[in-house]
Amino acid sequence: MNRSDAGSPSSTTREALLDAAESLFAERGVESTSVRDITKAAGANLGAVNYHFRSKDLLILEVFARRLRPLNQQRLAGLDELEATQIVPSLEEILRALIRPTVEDETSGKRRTDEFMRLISRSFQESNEELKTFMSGEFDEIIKRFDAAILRAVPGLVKEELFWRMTFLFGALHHGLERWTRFESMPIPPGLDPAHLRPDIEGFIQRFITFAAAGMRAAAAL
Amino acid sequence: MNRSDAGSPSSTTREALLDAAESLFAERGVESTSVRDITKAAGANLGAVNYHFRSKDLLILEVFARRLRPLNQQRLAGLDELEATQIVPSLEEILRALIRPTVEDETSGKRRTDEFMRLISRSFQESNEELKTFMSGEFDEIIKRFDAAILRAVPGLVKEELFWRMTFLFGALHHGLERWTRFESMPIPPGLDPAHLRPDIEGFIQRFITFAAAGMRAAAAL
DNA sequence: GTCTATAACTAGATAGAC
DNA sequence: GTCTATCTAGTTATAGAC
Repeated sequence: MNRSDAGSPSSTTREALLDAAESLFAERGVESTSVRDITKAAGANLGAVNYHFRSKDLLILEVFARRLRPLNQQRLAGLDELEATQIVPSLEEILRALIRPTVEDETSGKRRTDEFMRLISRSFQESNEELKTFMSGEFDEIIKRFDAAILRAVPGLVKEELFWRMTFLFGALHHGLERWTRFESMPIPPGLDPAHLRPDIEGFIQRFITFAAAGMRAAAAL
Repeated sequence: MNRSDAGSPSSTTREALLDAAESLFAERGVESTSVRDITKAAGANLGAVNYHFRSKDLLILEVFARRLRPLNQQRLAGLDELEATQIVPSLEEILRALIRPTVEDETSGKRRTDEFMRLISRSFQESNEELKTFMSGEFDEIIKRFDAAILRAVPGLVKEELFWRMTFLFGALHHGLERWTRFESMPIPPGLDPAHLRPDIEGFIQRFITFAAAGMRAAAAL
């Protein structure tokens, strides 16, 4: 930590670009965000993105990787801890380990920003092919570990059924977070009191886990 | 049906543009699709979109409106029929009325294309603001009617809880359909047999209803 | 109603001065 | 490492011939 100027660990411009891009991607998506928008928001010059990341596509990958990797590490750490203290953790505890890091940074104890949550939700929806491939890779370990834990926690649930239920679960989570984080700007059905309708984030997680756990435990139809 | 050429009801070029745009939007989204892509796919000239729809934005609205309006009409018709024959339809029947039109055109009895289903899923994810506003408007009646029916079918469920569960439900449905329609091109977790993993569309609906109905019936946490 | 040419603008990427 | 000027190619939209 001595060298204060020369070759400082990752230039501040680089970080500024990532931050600006992240914010814009979360709000409008990667397609609707131009390199010009990013450099302007970061207070950098137009050439900066290509200098630091070689192309817009590589910047996109880096923006998502920077957030998704630690997030998934925290998910796995949470499951490790759970399995270290209990033989068979409950389904609700497992789901909480999966979801909580989306909402709170467990290394710092700090609440995630709405922007962060929107970025994560969006990472599932972006049509960028390279991004999808990267995401799937990052997700493999998560799915493997959590699937195994859930199968132990829910007797009678079979792998094929779980595959589709996990798909439903992530769709529900990300659409729910999208709605929760944008609550103010979205219309709500008539007859509901807006002030009373939106729980705090803990309430949201609780509601989600209740819904998802019940879905996971449902008796298979056929 | 006599006039065969002059001023025939909605020119074929117009329809060709809508069809081409729909197909491209379903595959890559509206942002990644240019007017050039659309006119080329439709076998029309570059000016055609602006002549028939005034702008790309209005074409986008028309593409989604053309499919969403009849879809929602079929949903309401299905619920009408259900409520005409039973005092309190079961939750599963209500959910089926909500979901089936996404998958089968009940006026013709024909299976929807994967493309159609992808377009519907995408309509929830597109960041286009005008499109979102239009969608919310189209959805109001659906939500009002189906919420009321579900509240009757699930004793003890309160409106605020239902609001979030409906959000989860649509997220799960659209993400599930996205995955189901793109099954071949997406990676699956190791240890699963691809051939055995993907149900036919009836199996998919059944799985979805099982999951969603259990979530709807879950006892509220607080 | 169809088509082409083109206007007016924006995109990502790069070369080269500092 | 930063900045600007510029290139090439793409974008939507429109004017006017047919």
